[in-house]
Amino acid sequence: MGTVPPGTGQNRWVYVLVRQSSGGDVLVDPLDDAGLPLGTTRRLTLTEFHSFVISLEPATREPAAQNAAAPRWVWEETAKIYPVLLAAEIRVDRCHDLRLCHVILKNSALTMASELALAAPGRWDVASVGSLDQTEPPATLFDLDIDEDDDDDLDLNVDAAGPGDVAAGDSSAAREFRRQLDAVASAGEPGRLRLLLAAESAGALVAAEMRYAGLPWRTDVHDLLLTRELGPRVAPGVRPERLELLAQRIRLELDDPDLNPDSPQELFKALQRAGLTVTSTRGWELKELKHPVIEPLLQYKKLSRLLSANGWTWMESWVVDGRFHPDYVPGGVVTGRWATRGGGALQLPKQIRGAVIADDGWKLVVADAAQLEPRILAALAQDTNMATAGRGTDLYAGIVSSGVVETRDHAKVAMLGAMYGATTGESGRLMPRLARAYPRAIALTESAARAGERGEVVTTRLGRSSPIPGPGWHEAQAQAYDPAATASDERRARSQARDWGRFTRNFIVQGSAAEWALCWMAEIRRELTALPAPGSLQADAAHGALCQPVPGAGPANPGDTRGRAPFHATPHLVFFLHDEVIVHTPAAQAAAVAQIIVTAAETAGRLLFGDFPVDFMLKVATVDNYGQAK
DNA sequence: TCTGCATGCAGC
DNA sequence: ACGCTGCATGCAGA
Repeated sequence: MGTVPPGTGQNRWVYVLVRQSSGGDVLVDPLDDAGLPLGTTRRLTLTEFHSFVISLEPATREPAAQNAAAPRWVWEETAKIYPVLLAAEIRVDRCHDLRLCHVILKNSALTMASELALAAPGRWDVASVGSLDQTEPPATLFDLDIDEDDDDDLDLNVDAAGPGDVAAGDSSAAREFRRQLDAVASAGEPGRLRLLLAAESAGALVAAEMRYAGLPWRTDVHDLLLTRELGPRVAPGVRPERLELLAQRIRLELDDPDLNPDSPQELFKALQRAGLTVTSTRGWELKELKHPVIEPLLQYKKLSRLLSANGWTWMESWVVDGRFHPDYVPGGVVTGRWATRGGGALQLPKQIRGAVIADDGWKLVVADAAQLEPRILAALAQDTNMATAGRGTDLYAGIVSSGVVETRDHAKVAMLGAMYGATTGESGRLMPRLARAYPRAIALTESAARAGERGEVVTTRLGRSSPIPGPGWHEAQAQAYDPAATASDERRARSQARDWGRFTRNFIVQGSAAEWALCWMAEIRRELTALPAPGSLQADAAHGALCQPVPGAGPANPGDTRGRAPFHATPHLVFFLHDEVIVHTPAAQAAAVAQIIVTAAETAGRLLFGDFPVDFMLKVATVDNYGQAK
């Protein structure tokens, strides 16, 4: 359609707004750096839209346009649109996710005076429909016509104009985008929020790509692991052999032939009858007891958990064609961490990680940030002593060698206590020594806790703010000041205030760590994209080896990725877990990938904390299966 | 039978 | 009286 690549015309295409219209077409508006439309709104069919994306993305566009700047794609929700593009093997470098960014700006203390924050709740504040079910793609690109809202008269004109180019348009999405740009510009340090919004949006791209690619999962190995632990596979609802044997031993030891160990109530009563004084049937409580039933019971619990959480049923429902496709939810946790839906990707037990196996000729590069949160805290507080303790070494070991505490375990318990707000036990006892050695870091956690106790908002490094406690919280506080308040009113208010203080105390650390992780991943993703494809001339020259494409794993000629999502055949992210990533890569590129991951961690540290001298150390392992890492 | 809540445990 | 989660299961009430 004769598209002019960005940067080559009179006006610079900084952004391209992408909207859905009724009928499955796509409305596309080039925008300038202020978010204003640069020309006419184009109505494209899905096919035309694909060509349009290809023409603009550096990785896929014609050689003549290789050096032009790439635009940032602005759209309502990555989770809705990007899976559809990926299914058509289209990827984009950068985007601006209006919905995710709206949430950040609406709540951020840095933009609280902006028009966006002050506006009454509108359609950008209602919960999204969430991401699409990848197994059942929609019939059309867009299921919902988001632009037939109250304030979208102009779009109706666009629709009325028919096919082809239409009159220059505006839209609620364009106006929302400008509100967001204005809100950022009005902030004290707009650079932080700009980075946060870019990182959050990049994360949304990564999430969709990881779900699309999936984590390599060998069901045959998984089955082997399960069989080894539980006995041969059985039908759902049937107790596997090893579990049945353990259940019989438990019944014998408790002298209760009908006991169902899956019922906490029955089990609790049976334990009482056997003279065991327990308050619950929790594993950690049972562990303290001495009785012949304890060993088989704990074993039963462990195996029973494995069966129900990650047994054959899980395998059948979540592993498709050798890939586990969890549904990541960027921004799904208040602190900015990701959540997941389905498959329990956040809780993948160590027991079954051996089933995560690289394809033939490929490797998994597994990297996790060592002691991420304390390092984040050190940098947030500009605590050079704590940063020094972690320089070039395990931070907890560094605390020990600084003479603050005696053992690594003490250092760890004390640090976690500082970040979570522990006041009792070993952690509470160690706290004064930590506070003496690292006054700045501890003062920061304390002030965040005090702010929360007063009902105030705290803010992460890049500008994500904590929510305001709910009405019930404020009522409880007010009630405690009432002259008629009872002792129990006061106790309740104080307890809730402390709860909220522990939340805000943790929020700044967990939330800033999440921001670091987003920047880390965005950098990894960017650099992975820039790697030469295996089999290409550059790759052959660089590695001196011909890398054969994996059958069925991607395009027949991996060097030609034009128009295709390149991560079919090249290194790509396949897993993320708060402070850990896995990249699936052709073996020949594993070393380069590992280097990219390490460099990205340094870059992320600089993006958040500038020149403050804190190390973000990684544990990196290049392995065939995930179980070998750590 | 369905639904919501509590329990218990997996992860960081 | 230690932060943030997701999920399977049992159990009680509708």
